[in-house]
Amino acid sequence: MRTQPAVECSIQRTLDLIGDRWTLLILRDLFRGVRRFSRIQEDLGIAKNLLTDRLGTLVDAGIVEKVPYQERPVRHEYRLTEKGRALSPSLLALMRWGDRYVSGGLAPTELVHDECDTRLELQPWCTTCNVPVAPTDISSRPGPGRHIGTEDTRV
Amino acid sequence: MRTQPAVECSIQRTLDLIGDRWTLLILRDLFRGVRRFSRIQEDLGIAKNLLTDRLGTLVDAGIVEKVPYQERPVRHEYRLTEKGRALSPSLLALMRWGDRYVSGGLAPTELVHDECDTRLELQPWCTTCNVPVAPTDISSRPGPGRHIGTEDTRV
DNA sequence: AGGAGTCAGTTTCGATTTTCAACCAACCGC
DNA sequence: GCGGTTGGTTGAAAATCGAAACTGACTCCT
Repeated sequence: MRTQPAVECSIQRTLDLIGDRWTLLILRDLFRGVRRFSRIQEDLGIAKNLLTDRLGTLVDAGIVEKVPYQERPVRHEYRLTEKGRALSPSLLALMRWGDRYVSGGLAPTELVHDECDTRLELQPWCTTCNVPVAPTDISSRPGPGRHIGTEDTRV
Repeated sequence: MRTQPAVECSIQRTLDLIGDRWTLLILRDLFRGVRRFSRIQEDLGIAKNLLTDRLGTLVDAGIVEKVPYQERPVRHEYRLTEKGRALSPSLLALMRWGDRYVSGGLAPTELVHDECDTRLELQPWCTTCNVPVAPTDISSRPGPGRHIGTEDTRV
């Protein structure tokens, strides 16, 4: 995995952890309830050694835990921890984008607002102004940490 | 890139397009206002041939467009299209997760609302009612597409 | 006009990763 | 004992990546 000296950005840190070609798909399967090694392997078509490796990384990172679901023979399944479940907005956001821009508007599964029964979007939301914020009204700036660059950061 | 017969899932389709080790970081740079080939290259430390390749893929996919910012010599920069800008919730979600679970609650870089200069959160948003929706007011249902699996999909 | 510099790449080639297939071990049911 | 399932490991071939050298169009400087 890439190593960068003192990475300043949470996106980069996140992607260093789960941003390879398979990991987010593995997590998607876990969200969908596909939790066993062999089921994930056949569902994704991933090579077994890679699946072993990726699951190990996820377990080490505390995103997934390996829990026995039977004794004799001991068999394990992989379950999302709270940390892993917290990735659901990320996966949802990727799904919604794919629904709209790659799958041609078709949504295999959708989340709906109870009251009006229409589909939900994920929106950046300003808790101060209490309004949704368009990408063009977003800037990035250094947080409590150090500053990175000084150029125009508007989209 | 991986090819699967008739992929049913928008997450997979999305990741097939932008789910490699560099593309989301390139997009992050574009969101941050780093738009020139050489600036992206030095910022990420990506090999130039790979950057050429990834930017080409993004342009082909209509996520990014190559626009000249000067003549003589012709120089281009890469700008997000509307399709590309629509990925902001995904990147924001990944960033917020990283802030909390990888960066130890600290946000090295934060996205702020231009108008009021405060940090943004991601909220499920109902476009019909025009309100943010709490998790308790959300249901899921199969969309217009086909169903994928029938097992327990609870986390 | 000559020389140095910048930007955006392309080419080359060795190193790393991924894939594919075979093998393995523990256990089960028959 | 025999075949089957689960959850892996091992090793070789193929694909991908990374670092550095090179290119070409054009600047600016003198």
